[in-house]
Amino acid sequence: MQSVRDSAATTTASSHRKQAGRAPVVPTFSPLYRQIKALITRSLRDGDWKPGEAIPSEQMLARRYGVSQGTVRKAIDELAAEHLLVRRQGRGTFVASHNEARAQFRFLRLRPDEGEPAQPESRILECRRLRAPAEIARLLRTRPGETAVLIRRLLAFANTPTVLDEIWLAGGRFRGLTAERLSAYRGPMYGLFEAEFGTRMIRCEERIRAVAADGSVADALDVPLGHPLLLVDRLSYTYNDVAVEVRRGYCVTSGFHFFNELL
Amino acid sequence: MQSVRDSAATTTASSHRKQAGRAPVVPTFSPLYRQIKALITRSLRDGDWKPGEAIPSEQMLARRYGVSQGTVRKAIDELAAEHLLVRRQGRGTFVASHNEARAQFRFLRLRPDEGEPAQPESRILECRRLRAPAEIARLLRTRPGETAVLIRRLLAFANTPTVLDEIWLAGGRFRGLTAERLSAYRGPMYGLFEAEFGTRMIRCEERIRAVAADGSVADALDVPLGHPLLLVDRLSYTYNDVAVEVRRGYCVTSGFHFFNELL
DNA sequence: TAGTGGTCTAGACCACGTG
DNA sequence: ACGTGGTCTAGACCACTAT
Repeated sequence: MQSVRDSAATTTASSHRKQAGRAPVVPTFSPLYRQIKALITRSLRDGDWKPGEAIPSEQMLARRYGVSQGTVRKAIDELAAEHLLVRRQGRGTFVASHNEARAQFRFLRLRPDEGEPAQPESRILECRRLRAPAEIARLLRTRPGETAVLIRRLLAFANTPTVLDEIWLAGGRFRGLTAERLSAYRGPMYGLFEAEFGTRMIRCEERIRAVAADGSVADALDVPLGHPLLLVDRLSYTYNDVAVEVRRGYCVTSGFHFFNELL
Repeated sequence: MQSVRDSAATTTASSHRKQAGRAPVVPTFSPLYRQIKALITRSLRDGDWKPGEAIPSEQMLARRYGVSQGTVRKAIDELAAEHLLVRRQGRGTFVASHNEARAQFRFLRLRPDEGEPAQPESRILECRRLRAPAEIARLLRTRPGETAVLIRRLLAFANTPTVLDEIWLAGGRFRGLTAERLSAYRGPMYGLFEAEFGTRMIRCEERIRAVAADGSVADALDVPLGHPLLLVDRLSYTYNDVAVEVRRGYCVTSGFHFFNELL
């Protein structure tokens, strides 16, 4: 067992003890608990512990890393705040998963105006591999022409078509993804991605606009030409701020709205 | 000086020590640091410390409340996470304010597609007191017919009219608010509210839809009739989850977008 | 009863900002 | 040099869950 303090890593990601030399322009100081946090994050990214599973207890991690329980605790606190881990008193700390009730609506903000948030039915229209257009490649930070997965799907609430999505995924991470597997999966798409492709969506940026429905979109969503739609452009990231999904959604907001909370 | 532990409040908001009696259906257990948090929140609500000012140091608060510094620290941690307080290492802990660079864009999510987020110019079209319509009264949880303040204003980025807002405020909190004071104020409207009316906006819920511009809106925003607009319905709360503002905004999203981050 | 996370304390020392 | 928040430790005990 090798502690953080004694490890070679201490040289680069220095301990919290006094650091020699002049004050750097950009402070490189990294407290111990953040180094522990980075180690845990790496284990999560590498799949050492799978979504839904418990990670080792705080005491065990403290011994493993050679720090106090309080320090491990602070690292886990931050990871829990970022929804990478979920604490359950008396049971343990678990790797967060999109296949759980609590996570269902974190990335699905469209809700019916009346009644409870509901899970829409998904119909896969298309799923194929092809060369990423320049714009997609730029956002995914891959070389232009790199292969990507394109998914087109329709979401419906109670048989009302509501969202038309066009989704681009980084090709390397999703080999073997097909329309059949997407259609067969019970649960949210991000749940499939994390369970079967080892890629977990951590956070998204969304840019929202209002647009008029053009021919093909109006057709798919069963609204008149020119009908106002919400255009939601999403960029999703996994561990280490790596962009892996570009998504464009057209949403009907008659009877539905996009819910957002500013905290 | 009276400590939390000895105070009468301990009877109701019990300490963390063993609580007698059977396990209640809804656990009423409230840890010490949350009681401290509630005390600090009350001081904030009551204006004991004003926005922008420093609150007493952790050591002083610990002595005042008769607990350890670590417990005060944990209370402040949560308040800082909720943006009620701002910590500044080496200087102290400060009451958050909307009149600060860091807070400028937390409640203003509309951004230019290109370039940095910018502060729009505001033109007040109207500001008057009148009886709240039933729907507004319901949302503000006041009696129907209670007086409210109605503000209508236009936001423009670089002389491009972009947002038309209709804002309803709980009447009792904003006596003496006029179009003149709104126009004269340098800085965001929420900054005026907190500085001159003692009401600080803490969090908002927003419901977003796409709609077609009708006559009057199209006119004010200088867009064609039927132009797609973002309709943003906002409900804002101050301390203790009290709703104090209902706002409806129509946003032009040509050259602009609504930015949202899912964390 | 045992094990986990949750709370609280007391003390030492570090990093940062200001005199 | 001083005061502030920030980090780290060690230990005690509480609340919750499973067995």
